[in-house]
Amino acid sequence: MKNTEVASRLYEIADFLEMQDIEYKPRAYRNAARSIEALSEDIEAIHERDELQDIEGVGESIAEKIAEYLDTGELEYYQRLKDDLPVDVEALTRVEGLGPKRVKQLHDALGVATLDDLEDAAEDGRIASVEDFGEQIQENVLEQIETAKRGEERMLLGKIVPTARHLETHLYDAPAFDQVDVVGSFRRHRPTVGDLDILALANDSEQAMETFCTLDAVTEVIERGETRSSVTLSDDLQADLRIVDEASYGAALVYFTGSKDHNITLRDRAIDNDWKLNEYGLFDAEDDKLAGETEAEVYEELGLSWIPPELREETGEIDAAEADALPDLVQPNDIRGDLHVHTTASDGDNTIREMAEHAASNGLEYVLITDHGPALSVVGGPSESEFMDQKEAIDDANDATDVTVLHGLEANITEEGLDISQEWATECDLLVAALHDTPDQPTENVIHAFDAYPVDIFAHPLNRLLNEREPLDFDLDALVETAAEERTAFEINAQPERLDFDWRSVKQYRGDVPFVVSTDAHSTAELDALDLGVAQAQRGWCEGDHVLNTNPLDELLEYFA
DNA sequence: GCCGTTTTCGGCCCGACTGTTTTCAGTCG
Repeated sequence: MKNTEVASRLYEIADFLEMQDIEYKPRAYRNAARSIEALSEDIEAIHERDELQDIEGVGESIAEKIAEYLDTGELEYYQRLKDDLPVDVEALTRVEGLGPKRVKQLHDALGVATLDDLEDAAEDGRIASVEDFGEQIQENVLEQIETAKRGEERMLLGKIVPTARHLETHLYDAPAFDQVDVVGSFRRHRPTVGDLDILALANDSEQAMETFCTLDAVTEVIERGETRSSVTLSDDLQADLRIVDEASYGAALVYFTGSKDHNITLRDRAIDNDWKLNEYGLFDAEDDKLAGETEAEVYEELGLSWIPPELREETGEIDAAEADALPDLVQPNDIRGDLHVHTTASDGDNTIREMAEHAASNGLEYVLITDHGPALSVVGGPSESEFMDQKEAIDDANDATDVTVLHGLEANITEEGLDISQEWATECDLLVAALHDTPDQPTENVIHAFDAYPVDIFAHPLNRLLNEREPLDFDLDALVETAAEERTAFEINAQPERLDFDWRSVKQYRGDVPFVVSTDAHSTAELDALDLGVAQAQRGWCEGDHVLNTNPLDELLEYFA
């Protein structure tokens, strides 16, 4: 999947063009880059069908360039731009406050081409002497450069939930605030989040900004205005606070929740009526306000039903809202059991009993214990006889808790099938199987495992690790088809670094193969992350019927029987 | 460079904040 790679090339071209003061072209390249990033399909497949120009924002010229890049791995136009102005614009613009224009100025005045050059120039005090620059910008550069050098890693949604909730509560409890909402991609439950966008109603905005900028967690105030401030938090996360009026709160919620593409389509819809939509409200041609206080009223005036944040990715939700055909999304409370749970028998921190008790206290009806199979040597799963010995602990946990404890295994998919015997497989109430490495023939191996063993659940199917490991390059059509025939479900894994099956694939294949949402918990605390997995199912437009573990246990087992 | 129920030319989102400025350009979201 080269979508991200292609998009970054186009972004860089946009920056180079902007450095030359060329108008409008940069926007065109960025629009194209953005739609390519948002594609659920592999751009190479689109290119093979010769349909690049069907991508929003991609016309003849950009399509040719993408084709050249995919076919040859080179892009002459890009290379020429870079040769003319040999500057690492991608890295340099990561410095907050530096855009293409200022990068060009620094290059022309001081020959700055890399982050190291920039750092040297700032330390020598040369930046302050460049026209239009000054002490302040130089100081900012010095402060920002380490962050820029680390690169543009987005935070894992699951890792920042505690920070976000803490901030939200803390501000909400402060006297100056009447209402606080974390918005942006966090509210949409995107698997990764770039920063925290916070929206608030304040009875004293001066005091509210003071409270925000002096929070314990704040290490630096980037900017501070009357309605907007930006800070860096101790875990290197940036948080932005925007204060709006009550009359605009709904419009601001829409605006700052995004996604950008969703907002653009909403705005176009307003423009079609000769109206205007912005963060302050929906206005008619006479500038009279039609809506703004609540989200629902903004959507309603636009002829749409309210759209859950998880769906706001401009993947058809606006048409569906117009037709009153939005999915009735699966909800966290619908989930009756967790079907992927580790214990001290492999790499978990807690015993079967402890995991079961915690699952019960979370209100679950059943839990499937799935330690690793024996082939994952690093992790040290139970041997076949140790697995048999586990049965006693399973029985004890069943006696001691209100939750039904099932005995399963997370077997490892190998070139030969699974890392367990057929006899062992039949001893499992339910059998989970997963890949834990990057095989040469992933599709063949998985299909073989599905054929040869009674696999019930295919766990973290793409075996991706966010920010670390790309998803496997599967023939997903073939896998889904086999899984459906063999009555094998695909897992939506709730671990913060996985959130795999990816929501785009969930949307594409829902209805073709059933899903389960599981935590893959390795400790009692991780059992609480089920909601994150459910949010990914929601992003994939799943209704309750698409998710098997919304069923009572007897119906669940019936499916796999 | 892209796009079109204003379609083959003439538009292209826009408001807040900052810094270095006497009135604005660049950046960001």
